Amino acid sequence: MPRASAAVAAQTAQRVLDSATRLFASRGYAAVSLDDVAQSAGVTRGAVYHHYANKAGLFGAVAASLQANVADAVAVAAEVAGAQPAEQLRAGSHAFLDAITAAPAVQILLIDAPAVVGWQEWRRLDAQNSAALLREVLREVGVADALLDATTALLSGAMNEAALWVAQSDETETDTARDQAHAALDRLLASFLP
Amino acid sequence: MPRASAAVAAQTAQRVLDSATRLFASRGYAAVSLDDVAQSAGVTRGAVYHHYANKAGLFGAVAASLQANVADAVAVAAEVAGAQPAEQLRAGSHAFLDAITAAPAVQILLIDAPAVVGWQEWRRLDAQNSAALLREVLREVGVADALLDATTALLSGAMNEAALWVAQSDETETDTARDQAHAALDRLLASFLP
DNA sequence: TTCCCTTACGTACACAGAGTATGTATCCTG
DNA sequence: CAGGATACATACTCTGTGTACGTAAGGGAA
Repeated sequence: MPRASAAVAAQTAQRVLDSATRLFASRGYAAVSLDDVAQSAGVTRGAVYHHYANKAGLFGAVAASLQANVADAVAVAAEVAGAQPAEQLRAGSHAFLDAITAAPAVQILLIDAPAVVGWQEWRRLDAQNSAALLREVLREVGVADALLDATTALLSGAMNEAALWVAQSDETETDTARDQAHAALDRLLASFLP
Repeated sequence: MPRASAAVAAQTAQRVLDSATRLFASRGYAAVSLDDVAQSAGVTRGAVYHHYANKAGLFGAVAASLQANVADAVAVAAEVAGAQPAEQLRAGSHAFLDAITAAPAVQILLIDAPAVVGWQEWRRLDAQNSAALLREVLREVGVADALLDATTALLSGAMNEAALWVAQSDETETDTARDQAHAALDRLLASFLP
């Protein structure tokens, strides 16, 4: 008994995506069944399978969505920071840390995603978003071409781990952890700035 | 019909562990069933459940074993490098990169482990092994106490990502990728050395 | 030696969850 | 206003985990 058409269907897909995002973020991928997602979205598993190929596909859509949000935040921060690549690197990196720790993104993007969609695919997603910005600004800031990919990986990994460290730190001290992460990050980035 | 006793049982447990290590490393945690492991080890699932609490428990044992191996390699390299903390940091970091990319460790330790055993537990394991060494040498090299944990996380994450980058790089160019990773790592560590 | 408890498995079963096949009511297009 | 196409719901199958139970050997205690 489908009450829906066209626009309503897209709305349903979005509700499923939102429910999945919440559940995956709070319990982790493995502990969430598609029945949980369907119930939370007020539909049956049939609807979920209609809009997404399978559980991994749904997760992929969730991850891509979050990834795009984070990349947006980074891009905005870098643009606001001005035209100097050094400032863009600093501002973008800090924005990345804040954006990815704020959202329900950490569990999904940094813990489950590599295992669920595979590291290759995960990195491909990342390379199309925030990592691309990082790589470009590192090039402008004078990192040698031969070391560009490796350096991008290093710094990307550093910031990801810092984000996990902040997100999973004792909840009463998240703010001080965040401050320390930013300070340590500055120290690290200083070696790339003039 | 148990043919085994005491010493033979330990041998069985080890065979199961070895089989699990191979299978988890090549296919990833989710794609390996306990029946696969049991068959590969020449026993039934009953034997697996006798020696390990459940699938996650078996995986945890595998991860802990690999983790210890890597930490050993790092400790040895640091000791050989001499008494100067700066040299220990350099040598230990490079040894870490080589050790973790050589073994079947990458898929298990860096991709599946955080998702399977949880990030908190994973970090606890890491903190008892290679991360502890890193933290200590960073302290000796002059990193401020307030930034010690954050900096350890940053550098640990950087090296983990570099390891993934090397391990998953195009198989025909693994060696050049490794060289680039080492070079970029040196560049990064240089800011912590005199 | 015999008894009996424990160890070290093997076997059988229950249950959850993923994926698939099928049914069906609504929408949309000609 | 037919007739597909869409958007779901329902029902079923199958794989894999976990658990309960069975059972043969090892190893002290009597």
